[in-house]
Amino acid sequence: MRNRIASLVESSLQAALTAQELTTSTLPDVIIGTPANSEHGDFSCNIAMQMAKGERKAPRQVAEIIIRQLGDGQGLLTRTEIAGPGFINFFVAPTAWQASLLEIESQGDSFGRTTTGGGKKVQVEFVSANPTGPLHIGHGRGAAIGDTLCRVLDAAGWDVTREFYYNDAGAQISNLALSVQSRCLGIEPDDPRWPADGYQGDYIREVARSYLAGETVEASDQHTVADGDPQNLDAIRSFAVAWLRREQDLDLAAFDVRFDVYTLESGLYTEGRVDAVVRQLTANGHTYEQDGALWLRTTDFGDDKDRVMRKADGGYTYFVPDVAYHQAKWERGFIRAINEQGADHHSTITRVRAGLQALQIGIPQGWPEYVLHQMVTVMRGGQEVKISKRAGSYVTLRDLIDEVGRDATRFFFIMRKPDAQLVFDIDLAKQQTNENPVYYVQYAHARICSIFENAAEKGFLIPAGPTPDTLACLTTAEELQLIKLLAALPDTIVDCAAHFEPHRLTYYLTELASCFHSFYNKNRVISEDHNLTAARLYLLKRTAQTLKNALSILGISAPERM
RNA sequence: GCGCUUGUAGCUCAGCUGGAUAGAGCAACGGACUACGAAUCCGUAGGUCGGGAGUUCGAAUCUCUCCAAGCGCGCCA
Repeated sequence: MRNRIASLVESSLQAALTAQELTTSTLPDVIIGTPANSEHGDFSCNIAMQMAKGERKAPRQVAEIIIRQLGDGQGLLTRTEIAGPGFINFFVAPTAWQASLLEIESQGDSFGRTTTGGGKKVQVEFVSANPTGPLHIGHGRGAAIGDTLCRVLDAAGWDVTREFYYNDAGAQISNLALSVQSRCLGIEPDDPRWPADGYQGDYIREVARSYLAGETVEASDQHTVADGDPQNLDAIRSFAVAWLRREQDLDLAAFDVRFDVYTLESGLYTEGRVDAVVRQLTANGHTYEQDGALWLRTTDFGDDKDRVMRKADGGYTYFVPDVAYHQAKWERGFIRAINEQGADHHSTITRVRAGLQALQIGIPQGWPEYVLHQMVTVMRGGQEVKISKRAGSYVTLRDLIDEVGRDATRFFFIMRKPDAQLVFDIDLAKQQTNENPVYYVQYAHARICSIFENAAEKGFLIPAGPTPDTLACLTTAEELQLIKLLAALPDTIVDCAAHFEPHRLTYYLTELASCFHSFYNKNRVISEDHNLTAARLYLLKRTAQTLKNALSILGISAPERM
């Protein structure tokens, strides 16, 4: 509906230009807003105020010209008005709103989807946890935001590739291997032979036991058999990585999060991509040697200091394979790439982008894009639960899902914008009460389904493609408000995708559920008036469908009973 | 010290690329079920949008500055 209003204004502007009532050569973008106050109509437009200066006319005068050219928009509008300093307010005809229900019906499960993205390729990298331990709550937030973002982008018409990057080649992996080896040899963390900064979690003991037992591990795209020899560090390393990848895969599966592509850092070395990056950067003259190390002049690209690429010991720092990885992404044809990460990795952004710029292969400055989420604190019984991986005190994603359920966990992780810190109150998430927004929304869906059962018992059918005569029964303020909200789902999804802010969808759902509950409490659905009953059943069918479609984009179920 | 993020009602948070009288949930108070699910609804009360300055027709939103919190600032990832 918003788009239809926008194109009405655009053609009106064109007509006014042709008639030489307006003279500007550069038209501003037409922005259609929704007034906070319903007395100001269904939609509003501020373009007259924006154009006033260029036209050397009063805003209201410009608005008058636009409105005159607009007419009633082929019957879409009952009224337009000029208000305040120069707003144009649009009042959409009830018949147009009622008819929008038919579109929702015909689109079915795909209602909410649009072709805004034009089928263009976008790659979203998220989670990308090191395979050195199980996924914790912070990864959970990243998984929920990243996965929902993918679903939202997909619904907005993008061709989405979901990707997980494994840092399986650095110092932390060596550390992991040494920790497992120590456990294999029966060395305890308080033993002087225990590796410095070794991983102390209980799961390390499990990996060691499994390795010594010669077990086989199936991870997403490889299977690894334990060698069983505690002296074979290489074998331990690859086994431990495979073992933890399998754990992470299971955690993600329990969360209903899936990936299309897994990229391993080690592969970038074996394919020679890392060396190639170093050669290219050196050939481009952006590097220098100092203190036995090779540096990249990232300060030429906005960094606050230069960064080491090759350490004095000959190894590369992590950001070199990162640059190689992103070069590969670029070469795979992703004009857009989005990285969802914890904000604690913020400093890598400038570095990676600088490295990509220094390659001089035509990558835009702002590529890739980033979504950073802030920290999560976990509350239980009014107390903060501390997370420490090395000490092994730990709230894993798996524990959380097992305890509060997948639906509530996903909802809680995405109901705040990524920029804001999140307090995850386990007690609240577990509560099946009105304080819990997940149940509020799901209850609306279940309640509607219950009405349908009741209607069926009384012999009422939900009509398909009802006549305008039937739809014309839907005239109360609550009914029209509900219809308007239903029609807003596609716009909401487009906005979520444009701003990388899936939390907007949770607010939309809460508002939609609230609107339904208000309607329900004021109006009887099943009544003596058969035509009205049919119309209202039809409205609720579209409401249930919209709730379900939106919930499904969040990866949350729409139960028929609860 | 520098960088990024955040600061809105007692609490937790929205506020749609600058728009009209700043919203919701919880908590508080008062109401609504012998008819479709009360896990619901209706009403009341509650705010110097962290402080200050600036930009313009118009600022919670943009700029600057100060204050406070979180996270970074490694030849770790």
